[in-house]
Amino acid sequence: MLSIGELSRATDCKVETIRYYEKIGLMPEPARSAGNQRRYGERHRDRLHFIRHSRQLGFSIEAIRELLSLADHDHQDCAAVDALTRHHRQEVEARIRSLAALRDELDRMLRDCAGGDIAHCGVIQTLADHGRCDSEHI
Amino acid sequence: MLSIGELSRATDCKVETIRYYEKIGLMPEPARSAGNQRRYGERHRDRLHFIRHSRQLGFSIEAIRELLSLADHDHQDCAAVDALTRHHRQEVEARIRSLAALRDELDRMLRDCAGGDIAHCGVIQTLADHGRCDSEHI
DNA sequence: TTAAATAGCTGTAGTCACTACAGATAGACG
DNA sequence: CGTCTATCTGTAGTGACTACAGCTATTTAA
Repeated sequence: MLSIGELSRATDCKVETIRYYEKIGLMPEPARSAGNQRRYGERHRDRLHFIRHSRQLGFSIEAIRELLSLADHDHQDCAAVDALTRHHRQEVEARIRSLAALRDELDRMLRDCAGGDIAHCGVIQTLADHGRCDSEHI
Repeated sequence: MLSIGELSRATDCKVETIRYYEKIGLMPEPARSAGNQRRYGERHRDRLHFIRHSRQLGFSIEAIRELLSLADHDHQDCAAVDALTRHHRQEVEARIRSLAALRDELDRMLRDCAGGDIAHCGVIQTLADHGRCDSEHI
């Protein structure tokens, strides 16, 4: 059996985060030692690995809750899992496109900045006047 | 003079957000009507435009606070503004790269999912076992 | 002129996914 | 046995808003 600190090291997940996952019902309540400390088994470790990996991939807590519940029912078709993943992928893709537009806009601003006084600084002027920039990032 | 609702429409910024910016000291306290309602002038509108545009470009409130203070001192060299913008641009670029790695990982998971039982679902298995995937997204 | 509808006021609490702390108890090691 | 580290619970803080409750101002139509 693992203490919460051992589980923390095994999964690279902070102790506080583990307790947080338990509080919101993402991790089940573990057994306790005689002195009321949490004791975890392999199933807890596997589940926490699953959660942390999903978080690293950007899934929201609610999405993970659903993935976990789907994963618990082996006999079901995995179409639902697939759909959830595909949806998440589309959101990531959209976020990338939006950030790329931002980066390009920042580059334009920096190109326009010839140095010298703030009064003529391209960055400040672009920030002050939205009309001057391509508005693709909205 | 503009009411808070008019300013809101003029800058596409919610009324609550305007009051929030005032509370955190990003927007100055405006004049008030006889009945204690906020009344804004052009300078307020320009400043709010600046703030909103900067937020759309992903600058944090603290970064904007600094940009505003730099912009207020016309005589200073704009190197500081440039540096702030460049730094932000690097962060955006890093975020893009990290998200692209996530997207690729999600694509790999989806390719591995041949349909059928959850028990053999590539998505669930990858989520359950971090070792199976390229770890570039960490 | 007055009633109704809309807009605005303050202050507090909620969001997400944690993170940090305070003050207490448990367990490990010499 | 003492000391040190780990763990316990509960609460509050983060960023950048957003939502709501219960009140007052202002505008518009009758």
